[in-house]
Amino acid sequence: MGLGLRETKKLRTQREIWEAAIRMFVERDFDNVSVAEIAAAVQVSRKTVFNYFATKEDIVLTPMEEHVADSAVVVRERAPGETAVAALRRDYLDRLTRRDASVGLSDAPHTLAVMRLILSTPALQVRAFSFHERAQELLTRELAVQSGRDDVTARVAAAQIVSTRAALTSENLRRLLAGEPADAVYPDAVADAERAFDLLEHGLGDYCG
Amino acid sequence: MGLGLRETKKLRTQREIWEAAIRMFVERDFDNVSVAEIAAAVQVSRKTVFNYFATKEDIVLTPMEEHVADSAVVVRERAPGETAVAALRRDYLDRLTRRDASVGLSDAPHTLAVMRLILSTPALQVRAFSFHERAQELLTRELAVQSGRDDVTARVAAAQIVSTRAALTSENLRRLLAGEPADAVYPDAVADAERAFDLLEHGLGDYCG
DNA sequence: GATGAAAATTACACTGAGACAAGTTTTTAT
DNA sequence: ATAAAAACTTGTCTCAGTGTAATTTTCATC
Repeated sequence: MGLGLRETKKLRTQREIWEAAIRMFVERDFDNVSVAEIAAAVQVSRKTVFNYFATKEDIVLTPMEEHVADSAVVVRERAPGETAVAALRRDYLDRLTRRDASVGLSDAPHTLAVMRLILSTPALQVRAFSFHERAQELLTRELAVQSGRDDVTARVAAAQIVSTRAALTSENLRRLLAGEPADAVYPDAVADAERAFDLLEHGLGDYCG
Repeated sequence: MGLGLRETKKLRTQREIWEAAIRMFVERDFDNVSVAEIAAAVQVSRKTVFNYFATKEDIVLTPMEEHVADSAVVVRERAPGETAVAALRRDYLDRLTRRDASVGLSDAPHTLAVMRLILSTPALQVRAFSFHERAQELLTRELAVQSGRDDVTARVAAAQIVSTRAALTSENLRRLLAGEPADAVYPDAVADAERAFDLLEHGLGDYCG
């Protein structure tokens, strides 16, 4: 059953709003573009924009919603015998080789521009945090189920995992935005990731800070 | 050199704004109190409120600014021979015995009301995240200096530490807000903290999730 | 203790986000 | 063809936050 005309149009309108908004944000900065201007650019009323996106920030961040569950899924669908951390390490390294944007290693100009946009806009950064929170929540549930352990420990483990990933990704992004090409960052990113996941698996005990 | 009359008055005004605002927020919810009302309650112009606090959220959160550096200070001032993680564990357990609000274990009504206020207001929660970010940044610098290791590893370690603390604190708060007295939560909080810091020190390798 | 500079406060006007209500157009099902 | 449902529009309202110019308060100096 194909989508009706109504559904098709809705998707197209949402996409048009999104594309115009991103283009304008990248050109002129998030704070210098009003929702009214976006609406005008797409020949739509201001209210319609808010029908599709709950807030102005969501225009940028909604498309990333779909990746919130990624870590939890990797843990759930790992091969039998593989530990949760091993699965997450494998997945992270896999994304690095693929130069995936989710680990901050895509230097496609458009992706990079959006990343720069997010990092340079406090309102967007703050919103991006809540993704981590929700990712952590999903991972916590998954770990609690799988390990049979208490929830608090699962929560702590999930927090450590999510924050580790975030720290690695943010470092990769930092270098990409400083102008280094993804292929140049890759080797260090791999080494950093290996070290970080080692810390996760074996603890900070050896880290004689 | 005592503060001049000018400084004194500024501090008093700021405190008056803060007290009135918190009282009104606790009574009627953050979103149901406008800055105009706060200003009126303190017999001050709306603009003056914004002179003292950059945003409405900052009225609630600015007083917590002073604790951002706590973790970094604990690491810096630890006894020679003590590892960074050991110092942080000691400090955390110490705060638990003191029923400190910073680890979510104060059941003083006013403190609890403010905590509830923050947790029940998305705008405030999101803002509280940025404290973690800054705490992590300070801790990263401290660890990098102390360990002589690369910055990325320090950053990952700091991320794991800060997120662990946050997870523990948030669990304690959850139970307090559910009505349990601090003394009842304390034993579990200690056990949770010991386990969490064990994970930090020895890794998730044993955590067979 | 008057006076002028500096700092704090105010009044006022403005932009922009987001919510809400009531009416209008477009789509879909019959 | 038509009626109900969904999407869109128009207009209005509140409130956060900014900028500026005018006014008041504090402080230092004579």
